[in-house]
Amino acid sequence: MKSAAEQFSILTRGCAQILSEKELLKKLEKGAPLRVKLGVDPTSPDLHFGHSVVLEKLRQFQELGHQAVLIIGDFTAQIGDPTGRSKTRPPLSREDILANAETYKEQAFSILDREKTEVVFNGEWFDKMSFSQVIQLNARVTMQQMLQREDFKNRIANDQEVRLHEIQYPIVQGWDSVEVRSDVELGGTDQLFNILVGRDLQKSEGMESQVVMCLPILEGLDGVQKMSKSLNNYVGITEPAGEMFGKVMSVSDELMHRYSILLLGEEIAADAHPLEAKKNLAAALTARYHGAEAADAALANWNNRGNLDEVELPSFALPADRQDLLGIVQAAFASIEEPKSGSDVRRLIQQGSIQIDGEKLTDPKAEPAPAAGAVLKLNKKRSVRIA
RNA sequence: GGGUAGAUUCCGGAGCGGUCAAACGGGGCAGACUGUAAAUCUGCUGGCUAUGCCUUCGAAGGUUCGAAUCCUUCUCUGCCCA
Repeated sequence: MKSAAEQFSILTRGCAQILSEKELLKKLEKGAPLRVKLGVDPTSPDLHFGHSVVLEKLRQFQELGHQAVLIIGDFTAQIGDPTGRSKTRPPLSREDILANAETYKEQAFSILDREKTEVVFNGEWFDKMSFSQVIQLNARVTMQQMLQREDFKNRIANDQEVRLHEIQYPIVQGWDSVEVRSDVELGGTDQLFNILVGRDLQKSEGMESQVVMCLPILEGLDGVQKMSKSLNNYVGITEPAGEMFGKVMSVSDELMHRYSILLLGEEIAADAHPLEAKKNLAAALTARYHGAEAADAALANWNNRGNLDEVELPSFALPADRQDLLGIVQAAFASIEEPKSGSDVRRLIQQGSIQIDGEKLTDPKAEPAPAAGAVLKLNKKRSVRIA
């Protein structure tokens, strides 16, 4: 095992906030493996780059010999983390949560070492809690503490509802820390409040308080809001290599620097050509989840974009029942699993998005009859090859 | 419990009996320009077997030739008072 000082320098790298560094160093100096908690709520089935920032940090702990404790918040997902929300979350069904939990776990292991990860569901303890225990737990926290939170304050100021169960969320998450006896809890900076509650609860249970390590929040593809599935500005870690590469290429130059630091831990050289730097970034990230070979192929594909004959495209068989452009394009969208309404497709056609072998087609009623091998461009990102 | 305001298309938010698939802003999409980036400009943004038709303005009824707009009941939410 590396020395405490060495570990400290590796582990603190990239963190936005640590409470406190002194405590962390002290815990490391004990020499025993630390229990490092990361809680995730399975509210949507896919992990994305935003999650990966904190998962990578957890993996660093693993590599240094510490115990990763991944808490799947099957119980907390039913409450819904109010963090950053301006609205109450819609409740999820039990089945959805469990299904999401499974895929979450599998996806997390594309980053974490499966053998060295302790996975627990927080329903294990919360499902059994009696109401009187719940009341007692609530007695440890004051209303004023909970109302400190910016998101609650804002909602109250804007005359929007805040429901009581939402106020429970930080308490519930904090109790997880008591249950798993965590030494360190990881999370995004937006989790600071919730994680601090864990510290308080541990203290009141006579335990040593966990150290809080907050990682920066990754911006989504828009470069403004945090990456999230509901904002549809995310790159999923299971996305095909080509998609992943393309999405990274579409980010702004400014954001590319953030991504490089947060996801790769590397600065982009100031004198690097932005386009080349972005390609390198996209390739590195693609390689992380798909391997170097797939990343090279994605890069080659990208570079070949002007030369459509060289590019691998999904194959698309012309529909038997429609000869008109509208019908063909609609079927093509369906074939790549992005079904669109007829009106949507009509709009795309009329606005000049659709091309066959580079020729723009704007009449929905045209009957183009493209030859096999012809390229049908659907929009900026998607094209298919006629079978 | 009392009083009061409100629920509109993805979001915010106009509309207050016909000219409303519903102003405006945001978001999204497309085109131009580019480095398939950002910024900027332009257009589009309920659905359909599409110069017309169908469904939508919290829910269900009702008035009317005609309702997002009026009436009744219901559901939900904010605010004030207790």
